[in-house]
Amino acid sequence: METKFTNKEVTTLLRNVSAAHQVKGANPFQIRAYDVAADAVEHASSDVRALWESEDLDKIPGVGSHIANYLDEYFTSGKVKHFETVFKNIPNSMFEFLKIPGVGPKTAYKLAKAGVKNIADLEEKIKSKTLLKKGFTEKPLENILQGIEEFKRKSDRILLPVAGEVAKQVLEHLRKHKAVLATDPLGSLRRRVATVGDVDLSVASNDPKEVIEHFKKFPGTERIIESGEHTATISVRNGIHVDLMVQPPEHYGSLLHHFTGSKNHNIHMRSLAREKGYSISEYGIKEIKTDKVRPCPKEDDVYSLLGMQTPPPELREDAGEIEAALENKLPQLVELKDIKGDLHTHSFWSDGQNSIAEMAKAATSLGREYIALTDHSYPTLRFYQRLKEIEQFNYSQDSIRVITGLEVNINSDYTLQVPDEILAKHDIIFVSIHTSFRQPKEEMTNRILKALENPHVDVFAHPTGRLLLEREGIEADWETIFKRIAHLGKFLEIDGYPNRLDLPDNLVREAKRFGVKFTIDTDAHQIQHLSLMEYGVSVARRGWATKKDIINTLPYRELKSILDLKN
DNA sequence: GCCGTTTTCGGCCCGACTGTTTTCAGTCG
Repeated sequence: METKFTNKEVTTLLRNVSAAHQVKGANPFQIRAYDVAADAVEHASSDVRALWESEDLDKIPGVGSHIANYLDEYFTSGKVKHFETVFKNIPNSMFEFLKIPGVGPKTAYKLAKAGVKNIADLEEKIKSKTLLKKGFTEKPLENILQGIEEFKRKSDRILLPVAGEVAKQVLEHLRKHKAVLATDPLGSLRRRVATVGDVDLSVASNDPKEVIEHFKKFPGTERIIESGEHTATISVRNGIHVDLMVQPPEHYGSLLHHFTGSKNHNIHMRSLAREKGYSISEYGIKEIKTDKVRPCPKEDDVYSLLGMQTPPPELREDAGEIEAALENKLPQLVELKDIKGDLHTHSFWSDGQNSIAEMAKAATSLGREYIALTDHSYPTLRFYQRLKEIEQFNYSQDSIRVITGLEVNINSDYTLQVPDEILAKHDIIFVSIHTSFRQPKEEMTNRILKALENPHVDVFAHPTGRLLLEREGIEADWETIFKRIAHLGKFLEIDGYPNRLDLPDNLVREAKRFGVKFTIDTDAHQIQHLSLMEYGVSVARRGWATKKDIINTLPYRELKSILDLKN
């Protein structure tokens, strides 16, 4: 079988090894080592196969000499002898069952051993009660059936604004109850991850029982997944899970910290606490010697007890933020209020829905000092007439400056969509990939490099071309591209449109290391989209970007000089 | 199996909920 050796495949391989070890009752720490390695590969910002080629596998934290050797064998021959030994006597179907929420290795193994072939077969065998005779009991089987429904229905993750909307509705419901003293969205939503799995919410209250009961009565509840003294999970539309945790106000800071995560951030924090003689949980910080618990009403209390700064939630991925916080060296991240203008927008001159004047006025009301209209450079566009309209609009008012721009396709044959003399008439040129997304890596890289060499080009827009939940991004040699962009003094875009969020946060951080500067834009196609700027800012923050890394935080006068604008 | 101001051994984050069980295993985050 042809295999592509993607990060996803390696992740699955490592998770399967972990699961097999669990079934065979291996050392729990060995099991965790494989899980940690799988997590690391899954979240790696570079292609694992490329790291292998440059002999950098052991630079992935959590991948040590053993796993690196196994992966070397895997990339060389397509299989790993040791893993095959581990998988011995384990039916293959077990690994399919792991995809069902609520089914872990032990249950999956038991099902496979009972002769269940696949998920469809499992569904049939539960419904026909065949499995009841094979050592399974009724309630767990019912839960597995629910899990199968969820597996079939649920797209893995949802876009950040969709999660935000669900959270908003549930928070409004929660706030109606007088026992709710405070309530916040946490988890990946608070960390502003591009896509969110479950919606996590917290409540401070002295009456958790009442709050949990009230939560379960949220009008959109489709199913109650679980319900305990301090926590509950409901399922709402589209199978989206909403998790609630309740703590009294004196522990609320600990709860915020615990439930914001990420998992790896928490694990690192707890190891750190342990070294200093403390144990962290959602109830506070316990001094191990004395068993004395120090409550943390505010989140800052958790961090200050360990002698560190509070990292902004966007940074809590255990990617160096804890070390930085300990040294008091956290970056001052860019904020929405720093943004002075929007440089990537569309009007109905191309595929937008509003006029240039409407877009400009809407931008003015959001407090923008300038806006670039960067319509697609369709060859049929009446470029000069459009330029004239912009010029006239600028003369007609002085509340906002409209910058003339174009978004120009980089063709698959490395040429640009329109000739240089048209580009020259515009103040800002964005280039982007809109066709042939699957060119081989080297061709794609050269295609981009060639476009960047054009002296009229200023910004490389939504660089990876990914569409979240729909389409993977292009494959390119990002390090080479980042170096070139920095050298040319050009810019990368962070596109804030919710299903793009492109450049992705991990690549923002990498590009920044090479000295690249960015624009954060909305890519608005109608006036309502102009307020999507906050999502682009979130991506920049997750990429450790500060105000000075972002050129559209500059007032128009300064932007004009670095972009060499005409007026 | 990983890792190192406890560095090549000896540790490794912490707790909730479910089901079924009088003390725990499995799963999840």
